[in-house]
Amino acid sequence: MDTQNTSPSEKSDFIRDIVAADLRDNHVAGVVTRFPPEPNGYLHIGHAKSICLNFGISAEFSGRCHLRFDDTNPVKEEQEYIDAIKADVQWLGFDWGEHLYHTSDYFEQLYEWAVYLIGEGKAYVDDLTAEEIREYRGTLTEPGRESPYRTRSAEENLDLFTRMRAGEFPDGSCVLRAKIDMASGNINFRDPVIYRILHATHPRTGDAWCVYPSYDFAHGQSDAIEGITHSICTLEFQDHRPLYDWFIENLPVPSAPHQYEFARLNLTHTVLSKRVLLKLVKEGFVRGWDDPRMPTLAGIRRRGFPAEGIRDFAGMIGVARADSVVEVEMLEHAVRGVLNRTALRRFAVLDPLKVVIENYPDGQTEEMDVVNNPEDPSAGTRKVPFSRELWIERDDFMEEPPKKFFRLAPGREVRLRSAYFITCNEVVKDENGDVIELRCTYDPATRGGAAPDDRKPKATLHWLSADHAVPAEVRLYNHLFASPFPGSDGRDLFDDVDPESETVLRDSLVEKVLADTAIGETVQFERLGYFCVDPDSTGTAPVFNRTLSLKDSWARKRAQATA
RNA sequence: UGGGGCGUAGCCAAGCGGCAAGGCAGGGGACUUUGGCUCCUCGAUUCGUAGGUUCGAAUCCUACCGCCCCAGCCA
Repeated sequence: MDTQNTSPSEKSDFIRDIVAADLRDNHVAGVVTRFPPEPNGYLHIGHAKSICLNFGISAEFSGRCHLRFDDTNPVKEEQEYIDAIKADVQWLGFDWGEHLYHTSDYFEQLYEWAVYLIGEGKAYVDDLTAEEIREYRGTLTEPGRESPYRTRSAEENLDLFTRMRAGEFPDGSCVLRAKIDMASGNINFRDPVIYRILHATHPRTGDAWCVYPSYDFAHGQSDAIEGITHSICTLEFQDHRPLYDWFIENLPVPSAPHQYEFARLNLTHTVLSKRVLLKLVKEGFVRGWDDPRMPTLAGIRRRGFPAEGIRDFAGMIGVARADSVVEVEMLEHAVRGVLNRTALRRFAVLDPLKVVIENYPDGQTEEMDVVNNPEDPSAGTRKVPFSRELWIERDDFMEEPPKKFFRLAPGREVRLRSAYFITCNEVVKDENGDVIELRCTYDPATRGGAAPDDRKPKATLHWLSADHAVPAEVRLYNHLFASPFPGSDGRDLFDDVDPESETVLRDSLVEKVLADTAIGETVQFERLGYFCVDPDSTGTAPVFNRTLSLKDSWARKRAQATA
């Protein structure tokens, strides 16, 4: 067949197949999707999957994607969330253009459609209490019973509904219900509540309304108003699809959108539940919604994950209908892939150990040329000062090295990256027997890191000149939950929060250029990992968050040996 | 015991009656001035189970098993 427009990067999944078929068969003139967040919390990586799906499809099929705030419940929704959600979608790299909407934009139309339903004898005002409605609804295995108010006349219902809107009744005194089928196996059909009284101030409409439509009565109709062709949502709404269709069929809506469901994202070592995330924030388990350990887009961003990595991840995991839990390693792989290509390399010593080069002239300083990114020659080089007294990583020295330890040890020669080979001659200890300094010699012939005789040290270390290094705070992050499945096996979810998920290092040292690096930029500390400049940084005291460590086969070997 | 879904490698996921893609994780190796990157290489005689249809089944049929969702005036 024609392979010209079939690039290997082209995504395919059951939803894209449906869209392509609908376009091909002229079921739709163009594709219109929407991302419909409720502004009652921050967006997380699970939402990113949906955003990439909806905006991705519209882009791939030359359609459009709307951003619509599903703001039908003023008691939970806040402007703060609306603003944060917009910022997050933009950061992820998507643009809704002119198509920013709110369900609240349609309150008047929705109200009119409710009145229409009443006129058709398909909706009624029910005076049953919430408790009674639940009892009348029946159970999963037993049919429900009809409310005694179900047979009110259209006139009476209209009068009552009008007065509900006018504010004559207190919260909870009555609701408007669609009249469908109290015996349906699908509980959503047992006369669903479509309007409830809520004397609450809405972030956008203020106090203009005291009756608000339910999700079921608002979502499909809003889709119809906007001309959405493919309304994509998660699996738990499958049972609602018949109801979604029922409203589309029974109301004079301007278009007939269709709903399709896919499996929401689950990730190991974290939790993607707005309720739980809210509690983590409110109860101080984390620094806030943007804590680098949070799976929120705000947290991920502060952590230093690039938006491109999130998008790559979304493409990698696919879209299907089977419940699944993706291993967080897949996300990390996508993020490392982007960072490896783009992050500038820098030197930083997290846990410093002093090295004195005994045969290096006291007071002398050399500017060594160091490559900024071996994956990207255009990133160029920089000068890093070298002198007699240096800092190296404490982990890079062992007085009694085991077999597979390649780094510095007494009598051993290693390379200091882009500088010289050095050999350790003497280990200086304090009164406790702790190593506090290494006395070494360097080989002047190895300047730049290469030996004329072509000898190859087994290890290359990063380093910093003692006189030139600048102090920094470094915050090491691990998964928020040590368990891959937080709260599983009956444990309390919050007991699974790993107290060591954040470790703050206050004695770290970094290259001088890092003090001037912009907040939010992610760099690679050579041999250690990727680190992002935290907003807590000040001009004199930079703060770095560890985005991700580098893959570390030495650490793995060491762990295997221990195990 | 109602209704709606889902079961392909440790994880994600293609596959749509013609002889099991790809990615992640893991093992082995090459390369290496990051124990990084990159590159090779290893994995399902088998697709929840059992029958059946067929020359041929992960794909069709039947039954069974397992898991998820639904009883908000949340979305």
